[in-house]
Amino acid sequence: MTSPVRVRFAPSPTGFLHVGGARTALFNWLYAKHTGGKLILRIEDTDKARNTVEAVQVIYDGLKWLGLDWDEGPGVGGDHGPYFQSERDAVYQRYLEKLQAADAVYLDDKGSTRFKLPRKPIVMEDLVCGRVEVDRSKPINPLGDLEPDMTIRRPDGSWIFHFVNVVDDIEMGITHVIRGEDHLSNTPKHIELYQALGATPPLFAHIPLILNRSGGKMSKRDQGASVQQYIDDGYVPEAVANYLCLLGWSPKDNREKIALDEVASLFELDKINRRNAAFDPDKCFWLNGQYIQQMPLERFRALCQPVLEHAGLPIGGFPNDYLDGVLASVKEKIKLFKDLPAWTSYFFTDDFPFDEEAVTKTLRAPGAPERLQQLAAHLETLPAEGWNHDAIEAAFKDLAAQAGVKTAAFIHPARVAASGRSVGPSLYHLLALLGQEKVLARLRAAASK
RNA sequence: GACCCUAUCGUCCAGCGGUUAGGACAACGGACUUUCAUUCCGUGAACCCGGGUUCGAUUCCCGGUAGGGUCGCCA
Repeated sequence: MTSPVRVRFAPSPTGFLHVGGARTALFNWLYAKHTGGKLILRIEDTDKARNTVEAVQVIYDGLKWLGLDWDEGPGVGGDHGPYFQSERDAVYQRYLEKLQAADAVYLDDKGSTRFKLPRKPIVMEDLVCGRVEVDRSKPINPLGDLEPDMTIRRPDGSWIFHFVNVVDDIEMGITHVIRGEDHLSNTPKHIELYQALGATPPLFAHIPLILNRSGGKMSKRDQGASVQQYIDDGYVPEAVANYLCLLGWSPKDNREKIALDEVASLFELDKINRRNAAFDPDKCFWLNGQYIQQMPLERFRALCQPVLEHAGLPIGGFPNDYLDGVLASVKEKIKLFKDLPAWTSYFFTDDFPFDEEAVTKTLRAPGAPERLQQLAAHLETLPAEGWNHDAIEAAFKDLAAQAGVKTAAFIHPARVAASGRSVGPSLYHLLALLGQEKVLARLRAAASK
């Protein structure tokens, strides 16, 4: 009697997509993929004060960037809409009437609507946490007071999360609720609401929280907390998604890098860890580097192009071969795409910055200008059609041998002269790519800088 | 405070009623290298404590402790 799996991600538009939320979305997505079920995106915008179109866009952007698509919800529609809680008032009204008919709610002295919490033990079979029993008939303080009844509607008519969340999960036919463990303690109350509404509760899977490096709950301020930060820093989306999978889940064969498709095929809710995991920015960064190194050049180019264009570099004015040559030369070096313009601008413009320290330490070193002149004169003798890596390397070595110095004595000033930096791709590759004419001009310009 | 969840290197993830407790990140040392990065090799680093069960517990049970969560007219 298994009905098709329907899971949902139900964020509140706060203008911020938290990695914890992103991982919740990811786990829901993985489970939908694993079971061939559907993922529903529902926007929980009952708090009018902070509900803006920009705030909702942040959610779409973050999910899409991570490669997480949804089967029903904003932008794609579906049979269970609308998918914004702010547009579902009539639905909530109808369900409220059900509770009223059952005499399960009352108005308090402030005009709030409250749900009469049944004071009885509740047993939950959580797919991650196992059997959890909560006895709500026990007092919560030394005075012997029971927990107050749950407010479900404010005097101004707006709805409270617990109620609309349950109603929507019923209406949308949600079969599995996969959410953060911070909701585990709320779940008994939700179950009582389901029962009062005559609905069968879905299955629950409460996934562990993501902690910061100090062991506390990740907050907005913690490093790595915002998905937007990864986008801005130029992380590889599949690397971040991969890293998030590793927090609380494992392929159990010691692999770290694993494609999302394969995770989906292996993903089982009862294999999710129960313990909270601290977020490790270093490991996420390392994994990102692994992805860059191992990805095909086509993917690298696709990720690089918008960054270079955004930086105002005229990459469109260069042949594809040239662009690919440049990108290939830095592919093993770049760790974050935000660093890309600094690593490659000199390939696309003559108006590139010079690193001050490199200038003073290398370009202005005793003898450096003379060597640059010598080098220019020597490289000038290479025939234009012989301008390639091996010929350039041979030229450097010949010159160094003649001068009786180490090749490095020419290499370092040449690098700074040609690129403005002391770090970069293999120098001979760099010069070969740049072309003889530009190289000679830059060596000579730098000699008199 | 009450209730709930959790407990293996600093961190993440394995593991097991008998193991030299494994891998990864980070750290440290070395090799390679024209820079940077990569790569390679190596080193240090863990079963929270106390009871029980058992021939034997890191592993199972109970208690403690610690951490996290919930107890909102936030979601």
